[in-house]
Amino acid sequence: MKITLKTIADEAGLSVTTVSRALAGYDDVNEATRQRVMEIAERLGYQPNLTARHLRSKQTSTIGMVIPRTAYFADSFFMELLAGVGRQASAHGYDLLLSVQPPGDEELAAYRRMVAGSRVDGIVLARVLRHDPRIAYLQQANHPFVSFGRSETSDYPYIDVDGARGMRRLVQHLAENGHRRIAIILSPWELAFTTTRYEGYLEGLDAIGVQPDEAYVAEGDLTQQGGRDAAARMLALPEPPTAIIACNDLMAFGVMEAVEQRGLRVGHAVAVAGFDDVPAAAHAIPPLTTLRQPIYAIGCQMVDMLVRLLRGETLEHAHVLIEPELMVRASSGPQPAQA
Amino acid sequence: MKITLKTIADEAGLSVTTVSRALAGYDDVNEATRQRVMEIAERLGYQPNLTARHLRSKQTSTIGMVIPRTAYFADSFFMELLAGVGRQASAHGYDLLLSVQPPGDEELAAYRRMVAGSRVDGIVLARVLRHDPRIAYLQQANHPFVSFGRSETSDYPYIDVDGARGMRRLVQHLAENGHRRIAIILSPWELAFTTTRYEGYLEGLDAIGVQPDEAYVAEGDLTQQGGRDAAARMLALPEPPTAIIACNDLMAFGVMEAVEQRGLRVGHAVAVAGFDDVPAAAHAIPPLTTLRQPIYAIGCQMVDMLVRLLRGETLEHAHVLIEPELMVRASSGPQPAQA
DNA sequence: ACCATAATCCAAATCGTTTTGGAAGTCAAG
DNA sequence: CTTGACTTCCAAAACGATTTGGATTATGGT
Repeated sequence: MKITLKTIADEAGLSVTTVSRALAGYDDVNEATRQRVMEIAERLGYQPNLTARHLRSKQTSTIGMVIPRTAYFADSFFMELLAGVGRQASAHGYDLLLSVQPPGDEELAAYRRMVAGSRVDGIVLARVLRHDPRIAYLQQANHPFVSFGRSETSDYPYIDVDGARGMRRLVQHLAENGHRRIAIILSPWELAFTTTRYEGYLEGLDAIGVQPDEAYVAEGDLTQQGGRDAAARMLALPEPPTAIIACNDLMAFGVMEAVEQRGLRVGHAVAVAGFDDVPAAAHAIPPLTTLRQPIYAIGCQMVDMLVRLLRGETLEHAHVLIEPELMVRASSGPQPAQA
Repeated sequence: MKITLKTIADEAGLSVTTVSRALAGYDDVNEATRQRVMEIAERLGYQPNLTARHLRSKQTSTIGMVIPRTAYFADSFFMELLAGVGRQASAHGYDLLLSVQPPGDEELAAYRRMVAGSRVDGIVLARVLRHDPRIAYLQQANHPFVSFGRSETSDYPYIDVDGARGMRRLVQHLAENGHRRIAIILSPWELAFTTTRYEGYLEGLDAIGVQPDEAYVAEGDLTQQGGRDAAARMLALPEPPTAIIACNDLMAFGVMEAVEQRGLRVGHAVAVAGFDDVPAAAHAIPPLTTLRQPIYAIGCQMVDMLVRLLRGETLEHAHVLIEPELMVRASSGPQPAQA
């Protein structure tokens, strides 16, 4: 049988109100009766019905997160983010409500269920699109959220990796290794970070005095296959690039395949670089030069920001930019002329 | 302003009851009025308050999972399990409630909050202990659950990897490569699977006609450091083992370190094998021979079982044993005499 | 005209908690 | 003896849905 406040109230000869207030620690209940109530609650193993509490108090101590059911990103991205979010949510006394959904309408519906269904106090989201319906919805519903990634169109709390700065740094590194014909394989344009990374690439070229060449710009689908195909096309050009940047590590692995299939050596004839620093990057052969995103730490920090919002505090820094760390490894090789 | 059933009822000139039943598809409401109700609900963007619904109906369409906040296991274990559980929960229309907790009392408290607090319909748990208080609690509370791992003491639905069979297979493989002095570094005894794996190891030795030697049995803490220390001690014996099995891959990596620190070559002088087949195992140098646990698939299957329980169906197979696949790689090398 | 049946609708109870707005009793000061 | 303050308790109203047990009206058969 369920132990409710009423059970305790009957046992103690008190009203439900008093029992509730005794357990909640209000000071309008006699210390002796509070002790008695607590003792009975303990003895009966009372556990409050959280659903009822949430309904009444309109707070759930729960943070929501919707994870796309897709192989679009390598799983590791969301898993690592989730680890950070979960870890920090726990530290603040929050649970996590997860909904794994196919992207599109069902994904948005999951957000609506969470928000309008009063299941969560706040939401963490990632993989921001340039025109993101989820963000539009959350803003219109005026529900607290923090996102990993930004879009230029509107203002909300976010953490993002400074993709432009990372790309400038990477182009500079490649130039220092003697490269001038530097290609890039972009992520799909609908993703918000594509723009900033592309801009960084262009600024990087400008800084080293190289004219951008649109033959050296391709759009990939973030898969290894996509990276390989795009790289294969570029390497077949009359003047192929000597360095290829991919917008994520998975595509970079594909680029490495394409380079080797052409009988060239990665890190010698052709430099290859990625973005993310997934665990496999350091173990690739040769190890992959890449821009590291501290995803776990970002997950933690997002929760910190969100919890502050939920407490009604104002964020001094609602827009956090993190510089990706350039991990120089063998794939970006030394001089291209050496090969 | 919140849109509730009452909002719609007022708008339509109906009672809350009728609106509720119209939306729920009962056949005691006129088709014309149902259309009208649905149209109004659509127009106002009605979203049912799930908290209220759960309170009344005592169903949450949510599966609970508590993840220990510890570095005890490599993160990848729970993350991969979570990916499988999330994926399959989604397929059945369930959400996931996650609570990340430090192991011990707080962990158990999280289970109690979920169960007695009526937040979840069922629970998935992993990392079963020999005398597991969580299982004792769930059984006593008579709450549906499925576990990854079994303990001999009591009966409940589980999926487990057949550790004994895997170990027998592994010992046989090492024997075929000429090894007789085969050591094992066990996981802590409180973990339920330690016993079965140890038994499998003993049976394996018996099958190849080797007397077990307790100098070749150590207990590790599942960390790389722990594996290294235990292996270092064994390798310092007058008659050191020529093959070392670790109860997880992380410890096996530590064993490999210890072997090399002694100036021996893994896969030549000393064979090393692990358990799990984490992603890093295939990329280790040399690649690690190990027993593969299909964790993602197990996560999916646990949810399938749980959902069947929640539907009130009886499980034809409440105890599922999965044979771990032996991944033979270079670390278990050829003949030890070759070295 | 009368009754049984079916088709629609709804008031009220329920889920288990928190919160509001007092009520009852005690005590000391005036 | 009255008054006000203080302490301790509680009935009832939320919260927003679902469900129970009719009530009302229309329909059709006799």
